[in-house]
Amino acid sequence: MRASQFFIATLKEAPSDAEVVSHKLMMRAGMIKRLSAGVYTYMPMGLRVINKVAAIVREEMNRAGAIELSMPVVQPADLWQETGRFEKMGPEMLRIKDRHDRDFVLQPTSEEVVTDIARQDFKSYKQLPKNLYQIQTKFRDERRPRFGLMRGREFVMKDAYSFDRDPAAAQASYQTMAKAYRAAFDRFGLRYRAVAADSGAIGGDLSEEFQVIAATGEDAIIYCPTSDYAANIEKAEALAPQGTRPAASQPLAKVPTPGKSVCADVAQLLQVPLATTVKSLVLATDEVDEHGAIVKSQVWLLMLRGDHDMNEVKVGKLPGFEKGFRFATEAEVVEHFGTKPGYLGPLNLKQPVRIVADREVAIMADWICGANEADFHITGVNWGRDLPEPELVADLRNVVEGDSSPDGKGVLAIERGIEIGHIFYLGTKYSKAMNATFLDEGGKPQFFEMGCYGIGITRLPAAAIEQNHDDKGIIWPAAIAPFEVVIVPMGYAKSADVKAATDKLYAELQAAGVDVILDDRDERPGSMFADWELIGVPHRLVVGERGLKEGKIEYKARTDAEASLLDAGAVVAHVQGLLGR
RNA sequence: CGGGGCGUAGCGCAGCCCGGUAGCGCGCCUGCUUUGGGAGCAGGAUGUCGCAGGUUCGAAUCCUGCCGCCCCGACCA
Repeated sequence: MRASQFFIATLKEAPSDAEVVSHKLMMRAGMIKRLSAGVYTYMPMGLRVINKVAAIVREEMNRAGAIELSMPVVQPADLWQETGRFEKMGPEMLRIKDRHDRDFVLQPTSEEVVTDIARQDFKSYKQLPKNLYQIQTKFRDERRPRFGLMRGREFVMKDAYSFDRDPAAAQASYQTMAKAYRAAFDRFGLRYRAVAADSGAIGGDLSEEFQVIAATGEDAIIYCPTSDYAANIEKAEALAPQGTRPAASQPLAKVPTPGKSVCADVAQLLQVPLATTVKSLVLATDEVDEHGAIVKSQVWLLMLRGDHDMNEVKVGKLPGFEKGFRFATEAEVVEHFGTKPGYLGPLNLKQPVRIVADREVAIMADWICGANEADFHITGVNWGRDLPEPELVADLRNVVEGDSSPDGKGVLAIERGIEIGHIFYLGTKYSKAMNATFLDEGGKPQFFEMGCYGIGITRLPAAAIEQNHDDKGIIWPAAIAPFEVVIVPMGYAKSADVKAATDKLYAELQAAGVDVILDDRDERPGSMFADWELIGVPHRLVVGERGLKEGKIEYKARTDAEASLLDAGAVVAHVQGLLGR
């Protein structure tokens, strides 16, 4: 490719609406162009990257035995009504009507359509297992699209769906995908981690996320440096604390804590460790009738140590919380506690609430909590003596750095990640809803055991940039760079020697199968260098009269501080070596 | 959806309070000079000032409504 015939649209300044580094750099490098909130044109330079990501994913999916197809972006509503998701998906699913006023949706995912295919075409157990995938445009009308390709409304996803005859076979299909994902992610050239994830209603451990490590990631990843344990913070279990509750040693005392409503302030004021305080979170669960109207509400008090945070996923699994929960309203808080939030505690309640204690809190003695009176806390609180034992003791909190690893092989560390892939075992959720069956050996219909597997194709380049950039621009891993090598001639139009050497090198690299771009724009050197560093091409060759006199061509990796000189005749072999060919 | 902010040239911004010829930098075009780290000089092109209505002799500027976009919180590839 010659730069003069390509589309290079770099900017010195990033548009002001770009906030994160990947968004800014993709805009500046001319890789994407915003059309509407969360909707982007993939410009030629950006599309090359996306296509390389897709090609790697496609190869690894094919290698793993998955079969590519392409399902419609516009899908009829009736299929979505079969699974109830036409209602359940809510406003995140974009709905449209055709000229006959019939409902359609823009696919946010494709379980319904693929299950419809399976029930029509996979009639016998002999046809199983099957894994169907597509690399397709998705649309999700996010509440808040942001960060460019990181959270777009329109994006490209590889979505695969496996169909098996029984759970054991489905788990084998899942493991095949787990392996294929590792193979693909290894090829991207990014630092990533496969972490255990919350698997929702299905249960079990068959859900993993593939997280690209980046300080700006939206997810917290828990891992154990001395073992292979890794999990999303939503999922990571806080082990039951060792030891038993010490005996009470302090009397109950009400202490003034004016203006100190958060645990950290109270601990500081009273000169005690934060871990001796207990925070009270007031939640509510609602019983609703068939019209969705609230019939009855239950108020709960969740108690966590002052230095711990509530884990909403764990709380959502508590008995009584499965159907959803919310923070209590201020009116509910006042009704039950007699005061507004800030100084709440389990003592001197106005109305009974149901108390759930975190496992850490349950073994504490002589702790501090709010007095249910503004500007006062109570110290020396003890279970059993001052209040009844909690109704329920459970793991309610996020793990923190230094906690023991659930596998018992060390202590946990935390880093941040960007979720690029997610695989999980679905069971018969969709096959049952859509009555999708095949005939087993006995001629009896059985529901398909399903799994689904996603990779955010257009999110991946953004994650790659978040992880790999410097003050000059993007640093692509070679596998997904828009071009592997750029040739930058000095005075291409002026010097016959430079032009001849450059054209020869360009032809040789092309013949060697290298994805090379020749910058024949004849710009000034500084702006060419700046452009390619911004765009992030991993290898740069500079051809100039200066070097040619010595028979040399200059090489610089994007990550090198200084350029080095190569013998002109050895350049192609050198580049092939760098690219591992 | 709740809270905050912004819409003026392709991009970054000033002008708005206090109404009176629409500006600056980058980019773009032409010419000359330059040519190993975002060149210099000279000349030039580009605007429904987000949209609609109102006030006024006169609106980018004041008023009303609408639209779009971004940021912060609950979700997800």
